[in-house]
Amino acid sequence: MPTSRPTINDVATRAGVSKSLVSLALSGSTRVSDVSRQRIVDAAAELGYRRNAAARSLAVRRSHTIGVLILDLHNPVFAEILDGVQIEVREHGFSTMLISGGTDPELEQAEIDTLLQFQVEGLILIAHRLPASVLKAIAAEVPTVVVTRDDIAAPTMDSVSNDDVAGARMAVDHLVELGHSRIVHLSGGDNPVSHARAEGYRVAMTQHGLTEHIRVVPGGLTDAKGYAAARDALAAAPTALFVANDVAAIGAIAAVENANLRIPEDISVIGYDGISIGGMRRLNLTTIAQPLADLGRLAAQHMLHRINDRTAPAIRQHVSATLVVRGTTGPVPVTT
Amino acid sequence: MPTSRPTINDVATRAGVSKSLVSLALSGSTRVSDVSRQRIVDAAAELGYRRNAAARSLAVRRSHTIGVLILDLHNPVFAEILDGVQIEVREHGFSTMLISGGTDPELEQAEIDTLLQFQVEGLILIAHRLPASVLKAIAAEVPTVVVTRDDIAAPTMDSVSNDDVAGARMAVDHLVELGHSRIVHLSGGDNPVSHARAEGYRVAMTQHGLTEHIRVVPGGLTDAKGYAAARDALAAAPTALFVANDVAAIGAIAAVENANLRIPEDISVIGYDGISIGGMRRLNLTTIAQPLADLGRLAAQHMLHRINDRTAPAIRQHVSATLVVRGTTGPVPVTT
DNA sequence: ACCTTTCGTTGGAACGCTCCAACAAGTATG
DNA sequence: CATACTTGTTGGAGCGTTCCAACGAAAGGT
Repeated sequence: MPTSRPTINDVATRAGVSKSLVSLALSGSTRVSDVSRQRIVDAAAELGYRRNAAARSLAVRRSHTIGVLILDLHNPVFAEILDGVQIEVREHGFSTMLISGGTDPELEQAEIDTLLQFQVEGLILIAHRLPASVLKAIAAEVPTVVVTRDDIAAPTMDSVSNDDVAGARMAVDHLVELGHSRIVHLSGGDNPVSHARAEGYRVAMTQHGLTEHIRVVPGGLTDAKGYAAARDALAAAPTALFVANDVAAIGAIAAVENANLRIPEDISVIGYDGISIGGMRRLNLTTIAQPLADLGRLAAQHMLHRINDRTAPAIRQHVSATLVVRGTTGPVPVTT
Repeated sequence: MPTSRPTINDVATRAGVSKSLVSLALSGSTRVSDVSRQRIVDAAAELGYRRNAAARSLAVRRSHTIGVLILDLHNPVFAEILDGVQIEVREHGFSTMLISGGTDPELEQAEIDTLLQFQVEGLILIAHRLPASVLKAIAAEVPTVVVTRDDIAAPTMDSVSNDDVAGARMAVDHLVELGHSRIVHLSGGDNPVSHARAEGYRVAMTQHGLTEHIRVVPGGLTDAKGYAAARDALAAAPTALFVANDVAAIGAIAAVENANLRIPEDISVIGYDGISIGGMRRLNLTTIAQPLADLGRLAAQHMLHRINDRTAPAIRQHVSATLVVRGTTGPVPVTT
């Protein structure tokens, strides 16, 4: 048994002062004489003393920790958002406790419970699959902010997301500007974000007088789903594909190339999200980029703000995505 | 102020029993009558009671939490390892506290300190940049296991990694089998893992009697570095490129294609790691795949084992990587 | 010279939990 | 019938902190 960790008392006796003074000194109070402070600091260093965060948080009833639930660590989108969260949170002296939901929603709730047992002061949900009722109950207990979704509202819950409808319209606008009209949308399946993007596609197509060309092919948010959906879509001989997200777009590109069509000469492909691998030269994917790290940073800011004022009005912030033109979109082919 | 959380005492009075009995019941002791148990469970549910993990861990002097430091969340390799860690750890009733090191090594140490303040019972380092002395000091304090590196040894520190030398040899063997001899290695820069892979390359080349063809081009572990290194490498007119990791390999492929060379007809490219995006159809990268999730799972297992027996002898486990042949390697071109 | 203020310091209570010793009320053992 | 266990329950101490009220000593004001 490695001699158990030194406590504040050990430091106190070693420095020849009371534990109260040690506590004071270590939390940087000014009302400690320089002599004592020095002796305490020395004693602490010699003993390898380290504050016990559990005891501390019990005493002050604050954990200075915020819990982060991340839907799926594999999807680069979420990792990049998390990055923003961590930077911001750290800057304000908070720590994060991270849990990645994993597969099933049941587990997701259990995970959140664990987080709450640790007395996290707030919860940042980077995407989630919770029923509205559960989410509201959670938000009532602890400051909560949801990233990438804004379909559920609660008085003490903030959200930060991009406007998927507007983003989808930007994608269509870009393609129309390049002369495309036979633009097919590969949807992302049955979730709020994908619905919004499909909706934006429809709106934009209509606005451009392309109602007759509206065509939504059911797909998904993965490479394989994008591949399959693109194969289906090719039957309609489109000149452009607007795919629900970048990962699926990468799959779609493979399908297009397998069909011996060139990108962007024969078919343009545009994705959504702006994940960093899309920028890798091999992929060079044109996309609607969300400011992912910003999303995370803003979420953290709202969180910290709400921690200080739990009755602050709910914020539902939208950040705007930007069109990033790279190599997978180009002018519509001249002949048909 | 939302009425502060109910405590065990609130549950006790509501159920009409003592707090001790509540504690007993909630931790599933058998020495509680069914009547009492039921009343306690009901009372807890009605009050929305949730154990305070800080108080609990203070009392039992165990946190049931293990700290995980992840070097870089953006690199998919690490995310996939983390996945394995989480699954295993969760299965044994532990939670994880995750911190991603970020940019500078100084910060890395501060982060670890935070983790230790939370009384984590162990530390899993998914790659790191700590000096040996610091690492050893940490390992002396708390069970530690390092993943993907095994260059530093300490009595109470385990490591799980793949044998990079052997893996690199597999890569070269594969290329030689396809008839290649002008095989250039794009190195991963100045870190232990990359050194080992370069070493494996040299050994294998020598064994195959290709000493004269040994050629190592300095590169790095990112897309851009891989791109640049490949461009440099092309001057030597190689027929195959063995790149230090998958991400750099993807960059290298772009450089090769930009030079109007076809893959794999003109040049074969093989990476290392086995990140899942390498399997995406568009990339279809041949690689030496590490069993990433296994790496994480094993690390967690060693960790849990060491927590129960802190004097267990240090384990330095090597897992074997496997060759995954996809579309970026092929037979050497017939003419020169 | 006295009273008040400031400064540096201290003991003890509290935070919410677990665990131990102890106990009353039965039940079995000799 | 006394003794010994068993079962279900309880109060209290203790985990390592912080924070508050209080204190002696030194300094300042009149």
